[in-house]
Amino acid sequence: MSQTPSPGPAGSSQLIRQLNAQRVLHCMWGREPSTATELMHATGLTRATILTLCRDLTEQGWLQVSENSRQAGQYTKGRPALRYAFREDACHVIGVDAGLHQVTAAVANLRGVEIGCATRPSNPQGSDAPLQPAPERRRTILDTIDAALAQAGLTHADVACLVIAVPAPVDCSGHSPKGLNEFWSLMNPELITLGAEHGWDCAVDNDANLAALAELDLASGAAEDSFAVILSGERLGAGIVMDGSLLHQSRGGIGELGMLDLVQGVESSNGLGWWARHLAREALKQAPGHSGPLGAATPEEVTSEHVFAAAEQGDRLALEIMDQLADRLARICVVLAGLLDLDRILVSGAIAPALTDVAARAKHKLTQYLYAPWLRIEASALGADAVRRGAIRLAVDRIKDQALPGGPAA
Amino acid sequence: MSQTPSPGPAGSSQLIRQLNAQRVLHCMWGREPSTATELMHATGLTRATILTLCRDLTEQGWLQVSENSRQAGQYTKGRPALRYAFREDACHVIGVDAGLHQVTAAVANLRGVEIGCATRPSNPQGSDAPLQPAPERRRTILDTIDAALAQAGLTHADVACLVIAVPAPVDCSGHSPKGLNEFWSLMNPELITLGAEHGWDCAVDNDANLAALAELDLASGAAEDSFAVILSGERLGAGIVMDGSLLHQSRGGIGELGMLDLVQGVESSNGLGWWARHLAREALKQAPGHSGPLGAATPEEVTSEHVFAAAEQGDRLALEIMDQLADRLARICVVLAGLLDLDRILVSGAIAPALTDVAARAKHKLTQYLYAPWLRIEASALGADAVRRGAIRLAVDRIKDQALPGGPAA
DNA sequence: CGGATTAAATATAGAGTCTTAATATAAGCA
DNA sequence: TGCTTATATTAAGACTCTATATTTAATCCG
Repeated sequence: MSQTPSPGPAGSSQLIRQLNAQRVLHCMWGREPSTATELMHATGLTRATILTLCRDLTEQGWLQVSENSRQAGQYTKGRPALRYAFREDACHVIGVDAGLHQVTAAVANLRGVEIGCATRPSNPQGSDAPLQPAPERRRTILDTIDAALAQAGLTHADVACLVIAVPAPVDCSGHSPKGLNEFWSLMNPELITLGAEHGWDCAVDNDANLAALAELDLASGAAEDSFAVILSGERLGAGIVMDGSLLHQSRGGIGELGMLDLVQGVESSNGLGWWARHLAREALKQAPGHSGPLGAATPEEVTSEHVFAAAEQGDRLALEIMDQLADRLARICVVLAGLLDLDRILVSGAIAPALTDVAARAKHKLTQYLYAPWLRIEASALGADAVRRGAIRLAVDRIKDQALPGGPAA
Repeated sequence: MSQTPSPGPAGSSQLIRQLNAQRVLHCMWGREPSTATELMHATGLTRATILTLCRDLTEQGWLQVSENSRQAGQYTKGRPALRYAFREDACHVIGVDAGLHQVTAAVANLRGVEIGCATRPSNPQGSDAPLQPAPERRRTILDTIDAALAQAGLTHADVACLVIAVPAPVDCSGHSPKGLNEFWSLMNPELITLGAEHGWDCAVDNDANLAALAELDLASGAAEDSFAVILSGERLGAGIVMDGSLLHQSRGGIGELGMLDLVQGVESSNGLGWWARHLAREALKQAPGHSGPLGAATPEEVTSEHVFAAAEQGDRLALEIMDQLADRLARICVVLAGLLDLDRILVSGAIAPALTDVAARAKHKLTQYLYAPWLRIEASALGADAVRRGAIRLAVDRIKDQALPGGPAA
């Protein structure tokens, strides 16, 4: 009997190390360089511990020592502190907005800053051709990704995570309902498998959900707020954030707005863009010789852009249409905010910039249906970028959450 | 230089101990007695650790050693294992359903089993008197609690937590909106302060939310499911569970159904009980000499119970009313399930037992508005007990979550 | 230019936790 | 009584964090 002292990991002692490392990394994620003293205040840990953790994180590639030790520091006396900086280029992510008509891919660093972006058409607007078959759509997406990578000057090996947004419901494992709706299958032809080809972590999600994540990113700090983001182009879709986290369950059908068929004054889940065009067409048919700016277009060629532009110029017909859009929006907001007691509702998507007034008017109209003085209704500042930015945000979050096990090397 | 070795807690090492103790306790909460070996498998910890933790928990009063060491164990050879049992009587909780017309209080042990229950009238039904003022309502509630305690043979000191359910929205700190709606203020006259009088932990929440918690309790195991519970007596209210956790945000207005005013075929947030009475009254006025069982009541005295009973006996008018209720319910379900992609919707409250058929018929009618074959619509088996059971569940959960710091001694 | 001052980094000891392995204990069984 | 079996107890090892003392790297000032 004697010395088999025994090796082996001493159990869950390391767990606490992992947790603290993650805590330190999260404190520094995307922020300015920090000194140990700052991190001590932020985490409550001791200097010795902090410095050990920072050394480890530096070895793993998450941090680097930053040289400007004294400049940024407030003090001028004493030994200058080491400053560790978050390495925003430790690895990169790709966010893709795979819309119906076009695909946009962006390469971003861990701060979420885009350093490469590319767009490719897909099912060109106005064309009557059948939708792109699955293999072609997959190829379009991969091409767009490669173009974005090329612009960023990076290779496949530099990427750690890929997130793709599609206009379809997506379940928690990245698939869309099969056999039910051909459109959904063609929008999301098993895109979840695209990541595996290069060994990337990969996620697919609904476009409205990701737009909501993008807004959450902007509102950082207000972890308590609850809001919905409405994507409002051709078809309506919504993403819902409650208490600072995105609602999502296994089937992924949250925010599908088919039930609006039953709401008075809405009666369909067509988007505000669709309604603008539709109402303009009807109005022009009824008043063929309309003299305002909107009259420049024929009923057949008129688009939502025409309506918004004409309304800017004070066209009476266009303003009437805007008012109807506001009423529709108000009713939609009543349903969402009434049921879920939201703090705000954001209208997003490509046409959002044109809807600032509509949102304000909807807020006004809403008071006749619902008492909710705290509710804000606004057009998103992100507009057409929202979905892509949300995809990037999710990708960065995934890296952040899985961070520790082994460093950023994919 | 020398021996000032230093005392002081060695920082966050104890944290891991806390976490493990909590883990072990949660493994045993409400379950059959366990041996160390079983807990080792459940938690992944070592025998030595488990036994230390169990000894500590026993000292604190959460566990006790159970004597039947060998009986329950599958094995017959070897040294018999120690068996530790969860002490369901370590402390007790009180759940109160403070409804409009009556107040029910129940005393329960940590397993949630009721060992005392009492009911008192409050704002008696049918009376035209103004609502009870705040002090009187508070006294009624305290009286009911004392009666329940007396029945259980316990004193104030045996209680650790009090949860009160009220028919009003309740924010995260237990208050209801002030000045907005006199009814809400009278239903929840700062009831959150009632706990402080005896030093109990205390929470107040909306009745529909708590009914949802009660259903969640029944469905234990299915942590993935999402559902809504609709309380459907006089006024509608809903509690929503997503992915196994109750939705709740700071203002507490989730599940308020005022927005149903805008839904076609619903047009109000009156409950199914209200509608049954209202439709019966109208029908009897239109057909004064109605020969079926429903005709036994005059239009003035008819109640929803009359309608349900008459429908049981095949009364034609009553059946038509039931069909209209089903249509209403179907439309409500479309809105809730369509927006939130729920797995099931439960109709609860005192009249739930009479609504089994209505729920089934609503499920059938719903298919014309919404594709959701996975959706179940059912009448809750808990009926009038749902709210009170949810209050108990929340109280037990609060104890469970705050458990460790110092033992069950309040 | 060298010492005083200052604030941070490093080194060392201490306390706490878990695991591992060895040892002791309490039964049944032959 | 002794063997087998399964558990409880104990002691040693590894790892973590904290707390204190010591060293280091700068500035300031005479």
